Amino acid sequence: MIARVIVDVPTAQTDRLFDYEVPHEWRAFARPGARVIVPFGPRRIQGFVVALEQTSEATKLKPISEVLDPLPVLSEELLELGDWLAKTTVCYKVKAFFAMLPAALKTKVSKQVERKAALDLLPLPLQTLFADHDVVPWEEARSLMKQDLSLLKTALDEGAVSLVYKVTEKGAKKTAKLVQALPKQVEDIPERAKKQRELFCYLQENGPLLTKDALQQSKTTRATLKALIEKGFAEETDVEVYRDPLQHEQIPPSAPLELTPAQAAVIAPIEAAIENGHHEAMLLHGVTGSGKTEIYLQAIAKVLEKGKEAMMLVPEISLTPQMVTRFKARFGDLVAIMHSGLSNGEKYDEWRKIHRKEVKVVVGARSAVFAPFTNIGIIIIDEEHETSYKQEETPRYHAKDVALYRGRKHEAPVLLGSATPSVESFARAKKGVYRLLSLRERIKGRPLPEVDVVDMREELRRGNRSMFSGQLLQALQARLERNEQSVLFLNRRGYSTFVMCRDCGYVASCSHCDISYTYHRAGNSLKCHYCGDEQPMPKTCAECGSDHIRFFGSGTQKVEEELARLLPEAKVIRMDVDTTRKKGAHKQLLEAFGKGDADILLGTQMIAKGLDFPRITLVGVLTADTMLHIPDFRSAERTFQLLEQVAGRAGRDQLKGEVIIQSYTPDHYSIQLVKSHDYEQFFAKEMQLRKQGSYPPYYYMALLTISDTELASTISAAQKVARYLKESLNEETVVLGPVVSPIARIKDRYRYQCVIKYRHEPKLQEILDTVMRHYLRDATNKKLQISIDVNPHFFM
DNA sequence: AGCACGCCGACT
DNA sequence: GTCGGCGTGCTC
Repeated sequence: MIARVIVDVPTAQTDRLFDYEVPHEWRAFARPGARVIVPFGPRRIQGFVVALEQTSEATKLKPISEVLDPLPVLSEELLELGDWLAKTTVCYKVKAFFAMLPAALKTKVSKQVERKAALDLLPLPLQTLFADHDVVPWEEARSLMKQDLSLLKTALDEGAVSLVYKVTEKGAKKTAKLVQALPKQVEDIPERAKKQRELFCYLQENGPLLTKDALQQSKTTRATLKALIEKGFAEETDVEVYRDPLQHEQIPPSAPLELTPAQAAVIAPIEAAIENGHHEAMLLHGVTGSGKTEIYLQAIAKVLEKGKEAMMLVPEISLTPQMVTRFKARFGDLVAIMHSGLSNGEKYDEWRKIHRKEVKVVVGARSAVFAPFTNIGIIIIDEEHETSYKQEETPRYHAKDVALYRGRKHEAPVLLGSATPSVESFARAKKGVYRLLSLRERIKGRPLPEVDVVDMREELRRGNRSMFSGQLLQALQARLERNEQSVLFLNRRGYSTFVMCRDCGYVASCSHCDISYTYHRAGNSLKCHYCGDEQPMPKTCAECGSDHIRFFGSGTQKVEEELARLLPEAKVIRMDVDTTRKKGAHKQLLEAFGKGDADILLGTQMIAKGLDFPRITLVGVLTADTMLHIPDFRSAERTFQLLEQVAGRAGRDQLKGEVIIQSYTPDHYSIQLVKSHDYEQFFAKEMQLRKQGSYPPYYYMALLTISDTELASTISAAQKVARYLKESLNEETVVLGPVVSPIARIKDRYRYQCVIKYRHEPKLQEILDTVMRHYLRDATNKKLQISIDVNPHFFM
């Protein structure tokens, strides 16, 4: 039997199958989708079996060393999906495979030296090396022996020592002690050992228990149990337990809510598709607060009724405790949760619950789209316009594409939901590629909040130099008086953005990346957000020596300070990357706000989504236009979406909501149309501009970024790539560039880019694949890197 | 990615 | 003469 293996060596040359013989002892387990350890050249590495064959073209075959999984970690469907991912996103297959699995399944193979001969037969330096251990890490052996490396070599040749490769599985399974009574008579325990007798009886009555529970419940200690075990009346075993991120929560179950007529109309075609088991892509366009989540919950209930599995994707940022609680309340233990807040071990546990078919529903961020279900009945993507569904590292996939692929394979409906659909999705819905489902009104006839746009230029002219307009300040004051809550939104992070000299205009920037430093008040330092470099805040300007060097721009911390000055009686909770870094902080802050511990919630992006508190009646957006000036054809779309989402946080219950948007470009359509909450009109306007600029959805795009340590070689490589692309692509396809990247240098690497705009290019993947392989082989300088992003969402 | 093989400069 | 610099090419 021969196994065809993809090895864990992510390079162009090794991105192909390698054949191995399957030794007898592994025949039962070496199945497609199983991870294996194989010899590869002089070392041993991890790989994935993708197929089994009877014959091989290769002349000499080595045997597989080990099969790591009794049950393959990748199903046939996921193996195929991996192929498709590698092809469509132009990445190496191993990379695609690992992207579909929890990080814990990536093994580390470490090289070690093992002593074989008797210690006193070794040369002296080796005797000291092996004095305490029979096995030492290779690095240690080498550094200790570096004067006498030849000694180590001869020892290896003579077989006095040998090399071993130790495989470490990162996914340590968590175990707990389980205790149970053995079949014996309580009378046989000495009468004076009262505590032991009690414990024994307790164990007899309650069967096997986790030791820690048994001790706690029977109010005994380890000492008693130990004595009992030593006398042979009880037995302790190790069992595997799952880490349960929510184990201390008591979530009361919830029943389905009654649907409004609008909701019922929308769910009908979804249920029909579930019932008939046919694939269809649907776009649910429902305004904020129109009850989309209840539709998801009921559709999933229907899927479970049919005995199938459901996948629910939500943006990372909105995977809030509120959201998780709603799913746990409805489906209890049938739900697995997957998001970046979990530790690797926790993620692995959740993954295994799915793999072993112990759960039927997964709620998770982007990567949950690879959940190893085998009988999918629906895939739902909430807030489908969110940028977090696009992975910004290889494989650069979009969860929506993967969901549609899997939906087709499983003959299951794919439901995309949003109050502000992406322009691309809405265009497809209009064309009839997706079925469009609409919820135009909030439940219980609640109105959408009223939106005011304040012209900040006007404020400035009137002499108001603060970041709060008169109107916003007044509105905040009114909320304080009425004991209602407000949310303030700022699209920035940190204390301020950049540091500039007021005399000469010098901006402090990172010497490895062409990017300005960000001032961090904690530590009074400058930090580069790209390479992490940190410098003390300079006292004088590096250019002219002036001491008029200051930070500019306003971050959440600065707003908080000004708020404290203007409204000293207001209690403020600040939420940004700094205050939510700690595990569980996000949740705590939101709970505190929900309880009414604060009047104002101040934050960045992360508060825009899913926040649902009845007493919020005011939403203020301090600077609406920061996003608008990013050089990206989607910046208007993102601005509209963000403002509409933020606005949606106000007046979700009985109290009426108000939204105040501050802007320096108040007349821009992406800001104006939030006033009327008119998505359709925004869409029409945006489509017109996309058509003019030959942007998606009229054209597809691909982005190639070429980077190298030398400027000249970067440019020449980029030019070669561009020339090749122009030659091989269709005539109507546009190849832009090479031009310098918006971030010209990161970590001492110069960056140039080419953009491809095309309508029909069936050979694109093939051509991009050639670029990847050819130019990386051709590169005289091995440091050259080419990154390819098909359907890019960011052009940095 | 490692790791070995192989061909030219500064040392015992 | 040799040790070792890292350029080149291979891994079933």
